[in-house]
Amino acid sequence: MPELPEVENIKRTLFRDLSLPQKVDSIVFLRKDLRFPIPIKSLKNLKGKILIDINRRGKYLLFQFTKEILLSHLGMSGYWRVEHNHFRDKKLLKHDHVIISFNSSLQLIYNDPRRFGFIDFIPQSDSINLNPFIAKLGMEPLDEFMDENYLNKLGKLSHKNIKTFIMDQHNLVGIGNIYASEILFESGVHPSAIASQLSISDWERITRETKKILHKAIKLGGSTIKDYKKSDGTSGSFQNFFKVYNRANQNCDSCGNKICHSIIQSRSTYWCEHCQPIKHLKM
DNA sequence: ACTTCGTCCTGTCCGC
DNA sequence: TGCGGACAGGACGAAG
Repeated sequence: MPELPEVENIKRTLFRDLSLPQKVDSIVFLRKDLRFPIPIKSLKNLKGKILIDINRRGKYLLFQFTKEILLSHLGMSGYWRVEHNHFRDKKLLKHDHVIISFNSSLQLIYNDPRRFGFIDFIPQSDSINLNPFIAKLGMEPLDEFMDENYLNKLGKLSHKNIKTFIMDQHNLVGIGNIYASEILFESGVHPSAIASQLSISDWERITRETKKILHKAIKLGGSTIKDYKKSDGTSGSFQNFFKVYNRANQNCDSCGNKICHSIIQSRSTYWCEHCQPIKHLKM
């Protein structure tokens, strides 16, 4: 489900509502695997430990304890919520999988209908970059060092189409299927253009629009489609600003032509043929 | 080594 | 109204 703006908003909402630090009273697993087996034995060690911060790396949430880190990827449909466990009969929701209870009586609960999400345990914070999920991640798009030179250098080595390239977490982190289409529309680059054939000016526009769109989406609370909600139950509103995503056959806001749709790399892709001309397409 | 494709899972929506 | 099929925000790993 969530891409960078959604994960960032979940992070901020949890941070706000948990009033850290919080000491773990118990951690309960209602099933033993999500997408991958949950390292339950290791995670049980968090009992008695202090949650001191919540961070984000790409689409990963990092629950920072004094020494350890609980790493969480939300997949397509995962989210964490905070409950006030003042009443013992508080009932769980369908698809709740992990419940972390704190001494304060607050609870942090993971829910994930499709179970494409996963959880990992990092015993020592300073070895986070050795974690297999984190190790090979590309640059944060909002990092000041993420610029057209970084993308151009990587892009020159890739024969992938540009949409697949910017969604590849080894290049850039946090961009998923929705924002990829939106970014390429604003950049005026056709999603099928081959990465190695883009000009430095293409990369410059992609850099600028990526930062702009992600900043705006974060500010608007992300995009709410179907079931995604922020962790406090409120909705994001960036979906109201989609220029192409989910708008097949509707008119382009800029030129009036019909928005195109096709499947690229088995993912739905939207673009405007007029605003994103095929000048770099490999024939 | 690179790229593409199938796969994991449930819920929802659309057409018949 | 019920049912089947398509599709959904992700990313790993096998196969080419």
